[in-house]
Amino acid sequence: MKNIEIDDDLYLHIVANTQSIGENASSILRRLLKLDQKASIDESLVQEITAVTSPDDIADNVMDLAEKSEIEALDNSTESVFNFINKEELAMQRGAVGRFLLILAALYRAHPQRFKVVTEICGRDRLYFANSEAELAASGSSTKPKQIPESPFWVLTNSNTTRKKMMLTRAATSLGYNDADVEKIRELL
Amino acid sequence: MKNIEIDDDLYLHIVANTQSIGENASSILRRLLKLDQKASIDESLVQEITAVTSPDDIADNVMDLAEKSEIEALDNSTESVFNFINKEELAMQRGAVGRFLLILAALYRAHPQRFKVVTEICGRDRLYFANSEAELAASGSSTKPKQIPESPFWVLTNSNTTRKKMMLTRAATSLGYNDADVEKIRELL
DNA sequence: GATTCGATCGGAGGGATAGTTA
DNA sequence: TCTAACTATCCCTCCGATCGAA
Repeated sequence: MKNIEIDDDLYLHIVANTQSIGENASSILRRLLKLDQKASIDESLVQEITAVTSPDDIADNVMDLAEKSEIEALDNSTESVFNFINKEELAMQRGAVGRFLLILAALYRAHPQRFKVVTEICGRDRLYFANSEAELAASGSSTKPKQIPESPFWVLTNSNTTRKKMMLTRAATSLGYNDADVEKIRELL
Repeated sequence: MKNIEIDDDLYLHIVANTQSIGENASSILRRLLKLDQKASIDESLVQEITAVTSPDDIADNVMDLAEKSEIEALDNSTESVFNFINKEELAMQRGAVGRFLLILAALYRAHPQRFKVVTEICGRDRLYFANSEAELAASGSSTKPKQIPESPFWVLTNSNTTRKKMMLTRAATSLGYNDADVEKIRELL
């Protein structure tokens, strides 16, 4: 084990990509860096708990668990997008933009609390997701911002279908979907 | 700044990607994770989002859905076209053309055998309804014929909304609806 | 002159692709 | 310089109000 020092925003980015309670930094980083996972999630959890020695550590751990449980209770994290997708409605959309918004709305409804991580997804200079029309409009020209239905988030809409699929892929991945599910989501568009 | 603990092999992976003497972990990670080198998260903004998405909002949404189902159930208890109108689907159409076609489709489904009477409805020289695209196209220029969904009939589409309402009025009247119901149908557009 | 009807054309939306930047 | 990634212009399609024609 090594200790490294990183900026706060990087730290938050890593935390935002946690996929299971108690997942450690190495596991998250391996996934983000697309490296092979060394051990299964369960094992890493066991190791982490086993490693706890001092009373302080125990306290920290309890705090962490309490915090995460709370987050999980607020977030509908047992739900998956697929419960919120209405295929009829999707099929009825005239263009890719309509389907795009519907899929994002479903993702939001399935993960209202964690959805904010998508805010980190962006292009070279344009923002892809934001909390207001103005933010997106300001990040480029003719970005065509649209509100994600029934949510406080906005998305950029001026892109080709390939890029819209990419945005979906990135959003679903950030929200913890595995490759198979991400593929299913991407196919909806 | 935060300290995180990572596995030795991950540490080596990061070190191996150093691109300049003295480059720190954050810089290397940003590059590997394809993040902007200057990226930062506005934490106050994040808190604001979290506050907006309360469980109450979710409850409200559930209520709305329940209400809509009930309304739909009441509508379906009436006889005729109104049995075949899906308000959700109607509301979802982008323009008047979509609603126009949906209403006509409902009329057709309610009266498949008598529907052919609408064929007599026409303008000075353009046909308004016909059994083929060609007939409509031949009766004028840029008539923009569209097939009435799930039916063998076609309708002219190049007209203003006022005229589309008129066509509906005439069609419903021909099919025997009384003034009150005709008015309801016309209001759907 | 008043009214109805037709279809042109301006406007909005969508998204492929040419052009730009890192 | 060369390439890969990203941007946003611009073309296309759809819509329907408006205004000229009958």
